Amino acid sequence: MTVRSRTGYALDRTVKKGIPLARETRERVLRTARDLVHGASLAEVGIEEICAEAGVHRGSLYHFFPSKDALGLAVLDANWDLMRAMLDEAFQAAVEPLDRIDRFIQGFGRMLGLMRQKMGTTPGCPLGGLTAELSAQPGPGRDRAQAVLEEWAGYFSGAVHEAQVRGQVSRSVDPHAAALRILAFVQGMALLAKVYDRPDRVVATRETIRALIAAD
Amino acid sequence: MTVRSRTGYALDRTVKKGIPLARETRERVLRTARDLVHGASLAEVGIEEICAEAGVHRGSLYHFFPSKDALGLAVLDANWDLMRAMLDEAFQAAVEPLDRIDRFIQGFGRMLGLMRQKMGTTPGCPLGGLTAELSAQPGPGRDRAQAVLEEWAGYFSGAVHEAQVRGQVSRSVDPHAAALRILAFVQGMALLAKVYDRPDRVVATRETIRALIAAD
DNA sequence: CCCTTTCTTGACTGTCCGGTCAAGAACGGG
DNA sequence: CCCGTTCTTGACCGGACAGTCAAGAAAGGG
Repeated sequence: MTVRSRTGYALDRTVKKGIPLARETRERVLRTARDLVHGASLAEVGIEEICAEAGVHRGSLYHFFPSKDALGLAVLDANWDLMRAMLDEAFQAAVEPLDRIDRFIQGFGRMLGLMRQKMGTTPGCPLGGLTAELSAQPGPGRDRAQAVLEEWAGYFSGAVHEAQVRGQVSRSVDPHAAALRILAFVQGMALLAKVYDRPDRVVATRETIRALIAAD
Repeated sequence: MTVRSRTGYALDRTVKKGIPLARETRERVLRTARDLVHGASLAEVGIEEICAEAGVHRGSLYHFFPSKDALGLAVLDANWDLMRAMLDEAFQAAVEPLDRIDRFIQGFGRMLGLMRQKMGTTPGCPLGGLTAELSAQPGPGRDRAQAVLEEWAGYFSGAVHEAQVRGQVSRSVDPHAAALRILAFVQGMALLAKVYDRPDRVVATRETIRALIAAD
């Protein structure tokens, strides 16, 4: 893969570290930060560490992100983009509503397995750990964390509601409450997967999800 | 409450901060560290902060704990002691097996509510966050975290098994698997409670727990 | 009362942290 | 080709960090 640039020093860096073309710096920083934070936590990852790994100078990072907190929020959003992509792939209209949830959970488990191979250890949920960290005090971090979880739950509650319309789930079930049960279960399973270093622990069976929906 | 000591300087401290009697220092440090870590994370809490809050000097802390990592392990054990006390209170032989689980979850939710009052914000599960943090890499931290979760799950699986003996739960259910489902669900609910700052979110209904057990 | 063990004190080290800045290079519209 | 904007560079700051240490005080057994 060849990279073009008229920037002398940029080209030099390119040869050594790869692709710090002007407008890509922000994305490089964000992606690097996302990966490092996923493997540890925001508090454990230093600005300098991110810069070194991304092949970028401190000043450049602070040109795009006013503070570490702001970077943390951006990482949360980036992780949510990732998760939403997985959700969109699983939640296709052609698939039966409840099967969409199963498909997502399968995909989520596969992702953790891949991360384990890549990083040598099983990370937790990219959103779970970060939302917890950002929610330690009230403020924009917690607000954003709530919004993200709410959006995530929306995927589940939508599927449950659609299943009700199709007569596959009792009308007495509150779709949003059911969605929160599923979300909680997925988060908890991700935690166990991390602690036990066994990604297959995440893969909840169809039966468990069905039971969780019906349990009102 | 009066404190006695022949130590001049210790008495002075006592007046200002309370009770640094010789043999109690270790416990004071541990309790303070536990509280601070529960409100944030191990990485976010500094040694100096712990010392200041506990009214103890750095050297004293390092006399009892060889490193911050060792202190982290001690905090995990202290938190497990706390959780075990709650479990023991709920899991009394006189109570129906499945009701023990409900009792524990009620108690757990009450505790989060109290912590919210005390700290101004809802903390996560004292064990969940710490086990996740200590499990980021293989090593003694993760080993201990696994052992703790396994012991915790043992309470649940024991109750499920006893319920099977009494004919209240199908024999086809694997008690240990059911226990892990409950544990995951509790952890996930604690996470949601923290992010939403709503401790009542933890209180899973009897129905949910029953469904989780049967979902095999 | 003495003497060994246990604990406390407070100053110290070197490192790494998040964040700043001024100067200059690259970029891109006109 | 010029010029204002955008981005990069690398040195710099004050403070906080984990961890160390020697000297001395308290504790406790004999």
